[in-house]
Amino acid sequence: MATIKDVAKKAGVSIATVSRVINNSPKVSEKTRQRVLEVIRELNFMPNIIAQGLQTKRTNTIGLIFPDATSYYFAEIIRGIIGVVQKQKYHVVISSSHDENDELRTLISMLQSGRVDGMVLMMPTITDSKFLKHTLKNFPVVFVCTNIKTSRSTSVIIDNFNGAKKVTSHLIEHGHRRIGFIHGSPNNFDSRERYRGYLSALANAGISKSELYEARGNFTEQSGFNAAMELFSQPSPPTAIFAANDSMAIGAIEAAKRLSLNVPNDVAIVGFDDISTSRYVEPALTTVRVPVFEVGEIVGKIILKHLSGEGGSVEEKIVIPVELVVRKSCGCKES
Amino acid sequence: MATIKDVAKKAGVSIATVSRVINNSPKVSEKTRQRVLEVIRELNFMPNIIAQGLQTKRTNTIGLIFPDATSYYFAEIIRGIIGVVQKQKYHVVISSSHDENDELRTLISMLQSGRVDGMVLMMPTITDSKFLKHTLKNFPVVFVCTNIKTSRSTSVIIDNFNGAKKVTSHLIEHGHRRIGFIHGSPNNFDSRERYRGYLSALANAGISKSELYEARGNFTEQSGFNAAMELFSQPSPPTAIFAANDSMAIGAIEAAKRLSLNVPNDVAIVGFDDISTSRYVEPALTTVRVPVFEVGEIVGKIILKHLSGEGGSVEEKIVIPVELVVRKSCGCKES
DNA sequence: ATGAAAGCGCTAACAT
DNA sequence: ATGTTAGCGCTTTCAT
Repeated sequence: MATIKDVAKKAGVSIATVSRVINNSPKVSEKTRQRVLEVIRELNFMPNIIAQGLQTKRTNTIGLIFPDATSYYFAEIIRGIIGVVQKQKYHVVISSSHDENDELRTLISMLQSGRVDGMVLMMPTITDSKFLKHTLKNFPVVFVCTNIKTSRSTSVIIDNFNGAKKVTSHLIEHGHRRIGFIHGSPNNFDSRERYRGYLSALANAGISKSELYEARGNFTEQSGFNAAMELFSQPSPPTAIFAANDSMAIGAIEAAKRLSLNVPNDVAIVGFDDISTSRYVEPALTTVRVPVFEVGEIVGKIILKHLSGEGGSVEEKIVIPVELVVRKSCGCKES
Repeated sequence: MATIKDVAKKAGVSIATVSRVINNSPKVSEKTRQRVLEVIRELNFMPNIIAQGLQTKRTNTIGLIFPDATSYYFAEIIRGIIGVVQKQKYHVVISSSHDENDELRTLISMLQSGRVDGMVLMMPTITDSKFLKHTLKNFPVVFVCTNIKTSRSTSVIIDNFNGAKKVTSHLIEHGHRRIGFIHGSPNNFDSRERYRGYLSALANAGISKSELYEARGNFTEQSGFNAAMELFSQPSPPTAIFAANDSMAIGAIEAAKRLSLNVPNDVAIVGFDDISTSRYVEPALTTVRVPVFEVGEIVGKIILKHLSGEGGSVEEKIVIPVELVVRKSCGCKES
């Protein structure tokens, strides 16, 4: 690999001059600039980013931490982020984490080791926010699906509350009163907000909540299946179920089929997210669409904004609107 | 951020000693080691990776280039890779690419700028392999779904040929003779191999191929829909279709439904990949299962092997076996 | 066992 | 407009 010295020598100039042309400094005569550029091309030279970073304290890379789980959700968000930051010559280093401790460890190591200029954190179950706030003091961060505020952060969150409220209300409009809810992973921000929305819709309709109609899952299909089985085993089972995400809703549909319950006639089932499978299940799933890819793009734009120095003007919180997608599983005839 | 100097000063030793304890050098007295470690903890010191890298020429990071497309396939592979390399303290920097030029540009910049120690390349449509071979000379690389050989590479590929052969033969066993094929993106390695497998199965059964039964897609559902429509419009349309991936097969099923063709009675349809949606479509899709996550893990292990210096003993090529998954869309009764 | 010092490839004063 | 030089934070001889 050719270094700046090689270029300087071959071009007959000092390394400072070479550095200047690399960085497009105006204080280089057109003539020398051309000579240097030529040599750079000849030698196939590219500045060593590591060395550059050591000096400038900028790495031009953004750290990404996300939960280690097969998930259309996160995959698309990441894709969105990469797409936008890459255009601004930023690189992305990615880490997955199994649990919260893991998350924090990775987080800290990325931070302290000077590897990244900013981070986007998808830690939906984070709880120790005081520690986090302290660690991230003055570091550019965007939180996805977690509502935390640090000195230089913004939170990008889905409008879980209203989405959940809408879809639950839709169930109520179908005449249901005994509406079950399947929770996602414990402490998960999205799940909690969706639960709040569910509760709010019930309250609006004057339906009192019942613990009997709530079951716990962890966002997987299997957990949705189990949770639904539990719900169905009640003496007076719910006539409708709202699962905190589509995967669990699909599991619940399986459970209904297993018990020879017709969906939506015997039991209506709805979900949240609108993953690609949802339109194919039988019956097609009524759900709430989250524009995941767009969320990623927004996140990317925001972190870039933070890094560009205009920190003062960045939003603290962005709520992404969602949309009710009515299909068959709720009892509607036409999709 | 505390630096090695701060630690040295506070511990009353030289920076060399601190460096030694960081790197677990045995030539430090136990006593000093403890003192230094203590100060490190107090100061919350972590070695600056950038500076370390400048000196050692190792970045402990692996570059990943993958096609920018929503894809369960790539998302899972990436997840597999990250999982294994992270355990060995490697970081992953990810780039997506829209087209081949894009790919090569990113590739080169990652390489030359000294940002990564090795790379994994998912470039299924790469064609300019001479250039690639030259650029990657002596650089540790693993190719995924591309059969290229450079001086320090290994190719990890799916057993597309046999998978395609099996699923096509299965169709033949059902009595089909007019079997259509929907190609994936032009120049795509997987698609081409699957086509070869299809051809081989036909040949084995003494069925001559016909251009009339081939249509071109690009791996998307929409393209599968269009391709199938084209196929169905033949005067004597195929009685079975093998699409080069599941998404296109699903699109083909939609097309059949649109024309009121019963699947599998009027036309059998099979795919490749076994994406999660495939078991939910109506009828459930017969396909070939690719153990995507495991592919990722294998890729991770291989690149680590390359980086650990035991380059000589690394396999040049690894073929991942696949498995026929029989469901309903082929005409079988029980799944 | 420990320290001094050179240097990795680059940027950014400062000097000319 | 160009060159000299001092670091950035670390590792690694080479002394001691």
